[in-house]
Amino acid sequence: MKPEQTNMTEPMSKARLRLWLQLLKLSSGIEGELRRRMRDRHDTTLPRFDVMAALARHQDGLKMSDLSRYLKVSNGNVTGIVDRLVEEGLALRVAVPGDRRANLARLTAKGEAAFADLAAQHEAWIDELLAPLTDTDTQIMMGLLKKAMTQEARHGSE
Amino acid sequence: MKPEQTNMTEPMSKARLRLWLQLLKLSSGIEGELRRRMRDRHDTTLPRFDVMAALARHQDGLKMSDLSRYLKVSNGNVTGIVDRLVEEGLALRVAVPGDRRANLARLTAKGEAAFADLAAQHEAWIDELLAPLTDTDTQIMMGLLKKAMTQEARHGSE
DNA sequence: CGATAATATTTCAAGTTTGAAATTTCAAAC
DNA sequence: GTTTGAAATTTCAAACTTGAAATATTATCG
Repeated sequence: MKPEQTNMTEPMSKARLRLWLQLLKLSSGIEGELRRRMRDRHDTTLPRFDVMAALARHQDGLKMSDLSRYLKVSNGNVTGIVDRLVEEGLALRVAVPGDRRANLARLTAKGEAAFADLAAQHEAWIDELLAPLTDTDTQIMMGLLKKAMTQEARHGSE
Repeated sequence: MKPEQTNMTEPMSKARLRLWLQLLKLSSGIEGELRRRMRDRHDTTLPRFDVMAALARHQDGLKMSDLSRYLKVSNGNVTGIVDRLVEEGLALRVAVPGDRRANLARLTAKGEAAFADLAAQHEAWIDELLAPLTDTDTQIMMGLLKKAMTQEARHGSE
């Protein structure tokens, strides 16, 4: 009378679905909270922060296409966000010597200073929002996320 | 010379930050894949699906404000999405007898049929995308997500 | 060299999202 | 009963996002 593997197939997909909904709930919850704090306390947005973080990690600049690939967003998207960062004096576009099609996006000094502030805050917020997780929890979850990603990756890169 | 608790504080916040980035990577990866499939294979979008799922679960209809609260998106947002569902004949607005301000959003018969298709596909896609996780993995991760959420919830509801 | 293909980026239309302001209607207190 | 405030929804501007089309430049090949 015990359920065999054939009977486990359907419930398993239900369990995965519930897991996905829970995963989405947490990540969009945290994202929403981050967005709110970025706006209310620093008058900026999460997408701007993401672009600045990418540029901060590549001090010599990133081509628009690299930025797009790195952040996994569309080309047209980064164009708009970099436009706004440039307007605010936080980033600038630099011509690439050998190639007149391309240009590098870079942070200005003002941009680097602004990012340093934001990054410290951001890390503290995440620490606060994930506070219920112990060191061990964090490690276990990291492992499971990476395991889950082995399937995901197959789609992103092929 | 062994590091004590005071020395663990900083590394812990770094570990949580890495966890957050990984979590975001998985959820936005899956979201992107779902969006792509919704568009390419069913000519629809994820937000439309989310609204339809909410309406399918409440056959007697949902007030716009309830829909907004349920999906955790802004009021103006659901207005636009329901508008488009109505244009496509998948949903309709019904007046509320006692209150001329409010109206219920409901799925049409066509909307219910379309959703039944989509929902089955959606569950199968999630099952595929999270396939690397075993039953045990799924249960452990669900527990950790709920644990993490205990902090999140405090912000969403107060 | 000249045509053709591949790259790098921007532009564009459509849709999504937010938060704030405007509208309409209901409830309640005076 | 009229005003005042609360509630439900829509409208609006701004930003974000995508995917496709347009532009400009570089590389390849015959």
